[in-house]
Amino acid sequence: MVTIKTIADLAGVSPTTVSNVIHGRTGRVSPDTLKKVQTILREEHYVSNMGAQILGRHGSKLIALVVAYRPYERESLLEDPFVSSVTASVEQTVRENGYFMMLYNNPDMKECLRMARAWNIEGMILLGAQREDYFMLRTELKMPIVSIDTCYLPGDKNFVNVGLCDYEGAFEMTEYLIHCGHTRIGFLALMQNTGNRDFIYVDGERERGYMDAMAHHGLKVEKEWVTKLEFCELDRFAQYVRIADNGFIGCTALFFASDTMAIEAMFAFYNRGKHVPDDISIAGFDDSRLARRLRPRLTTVRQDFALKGRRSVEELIRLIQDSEYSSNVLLPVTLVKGESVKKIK
Amino acid sequence: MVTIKTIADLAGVSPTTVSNVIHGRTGRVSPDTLKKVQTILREEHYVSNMGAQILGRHGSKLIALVVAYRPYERESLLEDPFVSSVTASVEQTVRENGYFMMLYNNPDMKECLRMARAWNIEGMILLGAQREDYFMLRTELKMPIVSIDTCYLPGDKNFVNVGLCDYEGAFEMTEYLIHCGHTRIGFLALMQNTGNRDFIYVDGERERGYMDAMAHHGLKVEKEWVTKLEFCELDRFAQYVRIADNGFIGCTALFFASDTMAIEAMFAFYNRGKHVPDDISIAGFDDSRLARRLRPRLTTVRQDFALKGRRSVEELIRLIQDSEYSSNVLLPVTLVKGESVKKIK
DNA sequence: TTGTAAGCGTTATCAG
DNA sequence: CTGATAACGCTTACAA
Repeated sequence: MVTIKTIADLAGVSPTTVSNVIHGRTGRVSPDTLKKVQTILREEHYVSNMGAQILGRHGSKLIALVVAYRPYERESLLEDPFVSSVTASVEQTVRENGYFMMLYNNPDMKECLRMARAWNIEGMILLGAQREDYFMLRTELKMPIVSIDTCYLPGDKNFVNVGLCDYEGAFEMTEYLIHCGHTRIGFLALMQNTGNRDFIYVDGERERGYMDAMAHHGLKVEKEWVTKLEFCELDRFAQYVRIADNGFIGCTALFFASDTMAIEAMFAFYNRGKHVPDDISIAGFDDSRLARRLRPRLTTVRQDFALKGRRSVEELIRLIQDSEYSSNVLLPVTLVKGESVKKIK
Repeated sequence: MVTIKTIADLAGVSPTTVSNVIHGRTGRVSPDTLKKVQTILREEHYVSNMGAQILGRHGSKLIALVVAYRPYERESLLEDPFVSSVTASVEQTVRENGYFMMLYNNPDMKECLRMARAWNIEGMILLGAQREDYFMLRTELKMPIVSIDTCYLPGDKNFVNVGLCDYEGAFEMTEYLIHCGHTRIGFLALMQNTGNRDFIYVDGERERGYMDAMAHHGLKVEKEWVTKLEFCELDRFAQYVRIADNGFIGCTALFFASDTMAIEAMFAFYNRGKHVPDDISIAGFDDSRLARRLRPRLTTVRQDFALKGRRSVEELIRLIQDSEYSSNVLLPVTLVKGESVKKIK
């Protein structure tokens, strides 16, 4: 193994000098020694030992991406298109900034604590956690943490989160559907599998946007229009079939809080002989890769997955540099008008 | 920070004793001290410092998943359904075995070398690399490495790879299409973007299976039936349109080396007013999540993504324990008969 | 400008 | 059964 000592011996200088060269402290090294050492470093393919780095309190250069969503069914959440896109852009941005990324997919916060402490990580990106988890981790670890898509309460202070204009996006979409002539519009989102809140994570915000837009246009929302979708995929398909067979719960348009569910429903409806948009108009949220490809083109609210990942790393690095930094970034969304929504009248 | 010394002081014993307790060397500790130290360890939430662990050459407990596919277009490969499924199951298995996972998505092998050396990783899972890369890394690093889906040559020795019965799967699928009455069958796969081999990675094997099955049934393969698909998605769509407009290059069935492309083509054909399976029969390979959901159900060759990831970690752990271990695991595949293939005559 | 030495947390060796 | 000590590779305060 090539260590600083190896280099020092080869160059006939002390380890300190080598260290100074490595860290660009050119003021403390003569031009001659500098060149000589730099050459040898390159020749010997010197790589700093991260174990020693961690120990020598010079920062572990390690950032953990903690995916805290509870898995449902047998598939891991990392396979989810949203999660995998965010993972990809986090990994890339972390690497481009000279850090390394540890991927840790575990909803058990105690285990996350252990991991963070064991590795002396410099920061954490937290995906799919509740605000309580965030504050607990920050208190325990005293370490920069950026959450993605976590919902905070009005009084919350001292957190960094990267989220989305979920409320605005849903509001805009609902208004668009109304402008297309729809007045009987359903809202469908996944139900929580833990059970302490109505809708999952950001879906609550999206529901608010929908409700407010309806109210704003003087439209009454029937109770059965706001539908909680089952967690299990098979159950959900049964639900779609029931909805299709029961006249779409009296609606002419259905607004799904996520493209995944919107597309599932399109397939299920198709199998019951119902066509989009002739029999029912469908809108989604996210503008996932699949939605972009599918025909009829899904009407949806576009968010930039990759930007979310990239931005969260940038926020984290800022927090690493300034531990007082606090911010709730809400990334913009765009309405995408596809053929899955029919104008009526 | 809670260190071994903290615990030692609290328990009134030496660091060595604490270390012995931690490592279950019960023979060297009196029952009393054992209990006392164990209690304090728990109370203080002691976590071993991995930096020191690495330095003390006691194993870093770190496994790197290196994703070496070259990115195409602007999307990262980590977003690919196959890659993200494998990532998910690798992460899970690594964690379940008491290791940690570093995710490193970089086709630059020099950089991978640096990473592996810097972190003293105990092993590497290599996804999307060529055999030359594999052998180079093993020679340079002298470290356990398991490749996934890398194709080796007959004479190759001393490697561990987890692959698939690609040849057999393609052979079986082609035979099935023939049994359905098709004699004019096309084979379509992505072309390499580096350009030193005909088809990408495992697709070469799948092509061989197709060719051999055709020959075995005395069917001649026209040159234009074996089609290289463009790397860029947009170009590919233009290609599909051309194929649809030109009578499907004279075929009644098209066998795509991957579901992704099969499904893309289905959409493209649909947009040109051609329907599956009435106008053209389509078969894929992988049985991706999406294929399972889509209607008409895609006829395809099922492989188990999660198993591939899990198995590769298991193989890696075996290789860590026995550095002489060598193996080329070929996981089985199953034919899935959907409605995307029509029986003719 | 360069070098020496202590310290980071852990483990292995060896002595008591 | 228990403990002192050296070693792992690197950084940094301080000495030369």
